[in-house]
This record gives sequence, C-alpha cells and structure tokens, in this order.
Amino acid sequence: MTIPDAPIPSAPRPDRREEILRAAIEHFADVGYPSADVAQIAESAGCAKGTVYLYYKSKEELFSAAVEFAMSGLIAATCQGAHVDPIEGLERAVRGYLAYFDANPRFIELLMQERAVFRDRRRPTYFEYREANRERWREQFRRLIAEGRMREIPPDRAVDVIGDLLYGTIFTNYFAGRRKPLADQAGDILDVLFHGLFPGARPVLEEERGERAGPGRSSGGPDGPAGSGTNR
Amino acid sequence: MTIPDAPIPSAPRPDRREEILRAAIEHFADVGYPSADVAQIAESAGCAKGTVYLYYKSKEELFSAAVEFAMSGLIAATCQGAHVDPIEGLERAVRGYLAYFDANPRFIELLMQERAVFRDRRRPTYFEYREANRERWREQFRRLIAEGRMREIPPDRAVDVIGDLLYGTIFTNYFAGRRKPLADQAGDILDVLFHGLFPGARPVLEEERGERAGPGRSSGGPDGPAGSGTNR
Amino acid sequence: MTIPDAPIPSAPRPDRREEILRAAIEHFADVGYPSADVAQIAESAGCAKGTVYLYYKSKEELFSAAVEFAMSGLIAATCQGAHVDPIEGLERAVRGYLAYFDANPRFIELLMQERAVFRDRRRPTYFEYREANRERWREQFRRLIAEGRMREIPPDRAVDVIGDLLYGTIFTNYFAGRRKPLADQAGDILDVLFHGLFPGARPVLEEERGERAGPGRSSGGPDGPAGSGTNR
Amino acid sequence: MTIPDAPIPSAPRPDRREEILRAAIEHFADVGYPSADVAQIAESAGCAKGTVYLYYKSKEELFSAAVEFAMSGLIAATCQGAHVDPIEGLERAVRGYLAYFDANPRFIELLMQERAVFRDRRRPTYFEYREANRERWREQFRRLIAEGRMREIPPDRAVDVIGDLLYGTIFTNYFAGRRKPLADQAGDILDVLFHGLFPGARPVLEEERGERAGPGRSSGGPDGPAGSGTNR
DNA sequence: GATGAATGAGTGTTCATTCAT
DNA sequence: AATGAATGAACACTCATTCAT
Repeated sequence: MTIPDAPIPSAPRPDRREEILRAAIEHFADVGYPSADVAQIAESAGCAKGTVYLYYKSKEELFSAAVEFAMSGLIAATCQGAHVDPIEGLERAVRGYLAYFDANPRFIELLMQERAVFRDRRRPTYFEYREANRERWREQFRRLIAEGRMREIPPDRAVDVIGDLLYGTIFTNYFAGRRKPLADQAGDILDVLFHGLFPGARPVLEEERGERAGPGRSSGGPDGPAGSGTNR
Repeated sequence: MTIPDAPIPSAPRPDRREEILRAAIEHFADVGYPSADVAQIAESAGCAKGTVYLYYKSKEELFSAAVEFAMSGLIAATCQGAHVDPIEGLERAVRGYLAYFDANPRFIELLMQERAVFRDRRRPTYFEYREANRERWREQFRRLIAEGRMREIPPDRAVDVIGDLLYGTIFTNYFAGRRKPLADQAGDILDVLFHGLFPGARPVLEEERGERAGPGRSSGGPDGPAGSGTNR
Repeated sequence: MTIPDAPIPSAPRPDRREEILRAAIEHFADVGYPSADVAQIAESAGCAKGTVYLYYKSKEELFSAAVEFAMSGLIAATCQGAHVDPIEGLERAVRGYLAYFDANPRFIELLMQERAVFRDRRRPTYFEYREANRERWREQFRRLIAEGRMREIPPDRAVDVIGDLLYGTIFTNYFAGRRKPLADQAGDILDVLFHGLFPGARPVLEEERGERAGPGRSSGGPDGPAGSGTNR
Repeated sequence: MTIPDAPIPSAPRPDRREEILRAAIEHFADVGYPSADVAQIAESAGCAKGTVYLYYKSKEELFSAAVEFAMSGLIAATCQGAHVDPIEGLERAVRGYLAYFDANPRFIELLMQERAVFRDRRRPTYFEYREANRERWREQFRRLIAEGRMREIPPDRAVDVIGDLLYGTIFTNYFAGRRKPLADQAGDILDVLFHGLFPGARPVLEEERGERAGPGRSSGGPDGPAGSGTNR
C-alpha cells in the first residue's frame, strides 16, 4: 500500500540477460554461491534486484546458467580436431582443455561451487559433459590399441585416467595457486600421459592392492572419529 | 508436579570434544558446510548447542578441525613405505591414498567443502599437505632419474602430475558416482602413470601449445559474458 | 529479421474497462485480495498490466469497483416488490437476496475480502447498502405493527435481526460449504422469522442479560491473553 | 560469517509463549493478517523476532493459535446450561455467545481474517465448532417438537437459522459499528427467534421461490461482468 | 490508447552465537 | 562444565506501480 518512488529509467540496455549473467559469473566465482547476494549481482549488472528475477527465475537458476555457460565454452574448446589423427586429437583436446581454464579460471570455481550447492540434487554438469564425451574416446582408443599404437589398457579406464588427471590439474592449479600457466604444464602432462614415468619398471601387480586404509587403523591414521567402521 | 526420574547415568563421556568432532564430520559431509546446523551437530553429539561452543570457538573452527582430522589420516595412509624402493614406495603411496578415500568417502566431501567455504582466506589444508610432501618425492625422483630408472621429467612436474591425477580421481569417483572402488582402479592408474599410453608416439612438442582458448574466441567458445578479456 | 505478421484484428473491444472488471471480480474472488496479482487480472482481461492502470488508478480502486458492482446487483435483486403487501414484499426481498448470492457466490467472497482489506478505512460497502434500506423497512414495519399484523418489536431491531440473519446465512453457506442451495433454505428461514421457534414460550426477559462473558472469567473461558480487561 | 552483537538479556519472562500470543491477537486484529508484521508482534511482546519463532513455527501457526484461543473461549461461553430446560439453555447460549463477542470484539476480526487467510486450505475453525455443536441441539429440538413446545421445523434447519443469525449479528455489529452492545440486543433477537415477527401471517409458501436473481438479469441488476451465466 | 520492462520497498524465516543459570 | 532461551542480522523473492516507447 506504500507507493514506491518512480523508477529512474536508465539508458537503454540491449542485452540485459547477458549483462546479468556476466555479473553473476563474476560474483559467484568471487564469493561463492552461498555468500552471493542477488542484490550485488544486480548492482554489478547495473539494474535493480527485481530485474534479475525478470530474466532468471531464482538465484539457483542464475547460477545454473552460469555453469552452463562455462561448460558450453569448454565443449567448444575441446571438441576440435575431430579429423586429425587420434593421438594428435587427444593432444589438442588436452591442450584446449587446459588453455580454456587458463583463460577462464573463474569457471573452475563455478564447477566446484556447483557441486557444493547442488549436492545431491543432480549429477554436476561437468560430469555430464565427461560422460557425453566418453564414447567418442573409447572408440578411438580401441582402434589405436588394435593398430598397436597404444598399450593394452582398457579404453574406459584410459578415458577415466585422462579425465581425472585434467580435472585434478585445473583444480589444483586454481586452488593451490600454482604459478605456471596451465598451458605451460600441458607438455609435461602429455609427456607423462603418453610415455609414462618409468618405462622399464616391472608391471604393476594388482594383487598387491587390497589393504584398505582407514584412519586410525592398520594404516596408522588418527584414532577417533570416523574410523573406517563408521563409513558406508 | 511430576517427580523427575532419577537421572539416567549417561555413558561416561571421556571425550566430548571428540564426540562433537565425529558428529560434525558426519553432518558437514552430509549436508555441506553452509546448510550444516550447529544445533544438529550438538544433537548428534548428545549435547546442547552451547556445549559445542565450549570446545570449538565457532562453526568455522569446528569445520576446520574436521578437515584437519581427515588430512591427518591421509598422511598416515600415504607416508608408509619410507624404506622400500622408491618406485614401490610410490605405488604403495598411490594405493594407500586411494584406499583411504575409498574407506572415507566423507572426507572427499569435506575437502571440497573446505574450498567452497574458505574461498580465499587460506590455502586449503589439502594443498598444504601436498606441498609438505613435495620435497620428499622430488628427491626420490631426482635419484631415480640419475639412476636411469625414470624418464627425464622435471621432478617437480612429476610430483604435480601424480598429485593432480590422484586428486582428480577421488573427486571424480565421488562426485560422478563411479561404480568401481577406488582401490580397484589403482592398477590401471599406476599402469598409465608408469608406462604411459603410447610408448611409441613421437615426443610431445611443447611448441605447439600457446593457443589460448577463451570462450567465444578462436576456440569457438560461446560469445558473451566472461570472454577471456574479462578474466584476471 | 522476421517480418511480423499482419496484426490480427482483435475483436472489437468496446469496453476494456468492463473486461478488466470482470477479470478482477473473478480473480479477487478466487485468490483473495492480498494474493491477487494485477498481472494476472490483466492477462485474463487480455491486456497488458499497464492498461489496467489506465482504467483504474490502483489495485485497491479496482477492487472497490468489483465490490460496488456486486452490491449494485444486490440492490436490484432485493428492491422489487415495492408495490405489494409489505409482508409479501419482505418475503420477496429475502428470497431475492438469497437467490442473488446463490447465483453469485463470488460476491460473498468479495464482501468478506473488502472487510479484511479496508479494515478501518471506511464502512464496508455492504453495510452502507443496509443502512440505505433501513428507513424503508422501518416505515413498513411501523405500519404493520399499527395494523396489528406484526408483533410489537422495535422496527429498527427487526430490520437488524433480518439483516443479520441473511448476512450470516450467506457467509455460513459459502464458507462452511453447506450443501443445500440458499434458495431452498429460504422457506425455513422465513418460517422461523415469521412464526418463531417456540410460540408458547414465556416472554424473553431482558433483565436476565448482563453477565458479560470474557474468556477466563465467570464464563469459564481460557485464562491468558486477551481477557476482557484487555479489550477496548 | 558476521558476528552478531551479544543479545542484551532481558528480565526473566516466565510466560513468553503467552505474551507472544497476546501480542499477536492484538496485532492480527488491529491490522489484519496480511499486513501483520512478525517483528511488531515481537516488539509488542517485548522480545526479538527470532524468539517468536522459538514458540511458533510460523506466522501462520501463530495466527492459528490466536484463532484457537478465541474459539476455546467461545466454547466455554456457550456450553453452559447443560442441565437446564432446553429453551432456557438456548437462551443462555445465545446470550453467552453475544456477551462473549461483546467482551472480545477482536475475536470477530480474527474469525474473519481466518477465512480470508486460509481461503481453501481448511474449514474455518469457527465452522468446525458449529458443526461440533450441531448434534447436541438437534437432539434437544427433536424433543421439544415431540413435546409440542416447538413448532415443526426441521431441527437441522433450526440450528442453522440460529447459528446464522448469531454469526451475522456479531459481524454486523463489529463491522457496521452498531452502537448498542451485543448483550442488549440479545432480548430482541431471542424475541424474534422465539415468537417470530408475524404470528398471524399465512404460512410461507416454498413454491414461490425459484426466481434466481443474477445481476443484470430479470432482477434488474447491472449489465456487464459476472452475470449469472458466468457463475458456477 | 497500449505496452511491458524496470523498479525497489517490504518481510518471513534461519541460525550462529551468547550468557545467565 | 553444561545448558538452551534469546538474539537480530541477513537475504531471496514478490509485485504494485511507472513511463519511455
């Protein structure tokens, strides 16, 4: 029943939705989803709080849009080289991946936040993307093995190892403040991936595994809470 | 007007602090730091909310304690094998690492939450741990290279690659719901790490790198917000 | 770049104001004034939100118009029979009143909402209407009493009793979900009104009144807040 | 993550729940449910906003508690006289009812608000109460008719008529600002109820009913929106 | 006249933290 | 030491209203 002041009309803004998304990406990456304040995103975007809700149904949806934006860029950055030799294609994909996050470190933060925010509501966008790519690489690895150009490693596992390595790399770089640009690390990463650390080492014996290490147990972890017995 | 029952002698509580920590680990891992409710932790621990503050200055400190607990277990699980051959030591460390998180999947969640929560206030505990281990492995790799048992890879980079691969592996497994226990993947991981994917491939040429891929640029990312120019 | 279709000549809208009013009545009755959304009314009326404000200064004024509309119908429905015998006139008015709300149950809702919304800003439209009719009936009752056809009841009080009974009847029917159409109840209501429940009962002694019943007092209401002492 | 100031401990308050309820009744009755501000209720009650939520789960629950309180008082005020003659019992109940709302006019407001607020979520508390009483009166009326002390009116309809009259009376009095205390009107109401207006009038002919009056139709209501055809 | 994008005040609810007991 | 009632800052979201077009 109170009469709000007349809105001060601002300069025409041709692409409000995009401005808001840009502001949101920055803000979410800066302070994290839980601390992010829709009012501040609005301010960054140069509009009022209500306007944000004109374009995005909720804070959560805005966040999802940010993550999706980041992922669509990643796909573009890694899906090139479809027509080159598979090994070179892999190299390109790896370099593209790392270069992408090098250029957009904020996106790493978004990926992490997504997990923390949507804990169990859905599989993170990033992993959806990984699964979507799996088949393509599996096929290529199968062929390389058949041609004798690749060691006999279960293609699926190879895909996992590469994906895990890349994922771990970007996170580590971003979080641990590693100094060298990701792109500069690509050579070493590919070198290890392609040729291994110890060419002459004896084969890895799977039989040796099996010692489960819970804290405070045979592995010498701290006694106390959350011993392995309390975990599912 | 009701005569209270004689107090039920509660089980001796030798370590309230520990009970609270145990409850906290479980709760933080279950619902995430931001949604975690001190009152519920207290209830799980069988005490009142105020009591939690007797032992931990704040919710944040309690969370830190939970993370630290998780990490101390990890150190124990990976620092064995000090006196065996370095290559076997590495294998053991890798298996120990994976087995540890296999047995304590909650801790993966805590690690992730830590990052999301303490965003820029400090380097995550986990990476502190990694740095602390770096020197030890660097030395061992130097020796292996000198002995010709390891390819000529900058030892620091080797440490990074291994660490990143492991880190990426646990996160991926936990978040993407990979089915195989981590311990079972250890063999393949070690195999790739030790012998590489493509023994005969041409050397990786670092010169090829350099194409920075920002979204909407030459790499074909989406046009719009957060182009590489807007990143720091 | 798309060439807009030729505008579909919308059906001639001779009375936008009326369309909006119609939509408003429906919407206000459906969801209640506080939850009513001007945007939805506009949509129902087939125009834009701004257009509503072209015809009605505010949501509140639009609501008032809705109530007034309802009341003007009521007046028409109860003011017939001016030239018949007063007793039959009363019967007709009662039946007309009930039939009106039977046919327009939404209006009952509007009447109630009006009270809830405009709390103390003005006397509800409905009661204005009642007062406007009072004089006419007072006169007729006076005559009936003089003619010995009506018991000696203060005419004003008779008007009140009839009005209250009708008012209570429509509300109760609407809110309590009474099943029988109002019109079917008219006979019983008139029967009680005309002939009473207990023809032979001793006269009602006004002297007996006077015991004020506040909660928690002699009348046994709950102790606690809002005892009669706290009321104005 | 901001550290709130230490709460200023207030004087010991033995019955917070009740103080809050008292404040809520007053506030809800004063400004209506939708405009009611929990913060103001808290202030009236002399506590902080959060404290209200310690005792009542939500604003809605607090409102329900207020209504229930009002109704429990009404029950007490009308359920006396169980052992007197039924006709006198009825008289007492009617007087008790009116006296109750005379003493607690706020409660009328609450009853009305309840309907407006919980529109279709549940049958209003008040009508629950009426239904609960129905059986008791039905029985008494049956007996009175059998004894020839009451006219042959369907007992259920008699209950309805009385209830509707009372309900309409309190609302009208409260809303229309009628000046005479309710208790003073009781005599006239009972008089009409017991003996009727026109003892000698011809029987009411039910057959005459049936003319449904929609606005703008044969009954001469306004043309336009919400004609009877648009109503359910 | 019509539009609908933009505005921003307003509010129910949560929860970490305190402290009198 | 232990309690748990009390606190109050913080924040997402709604929606009546305006006005440039």
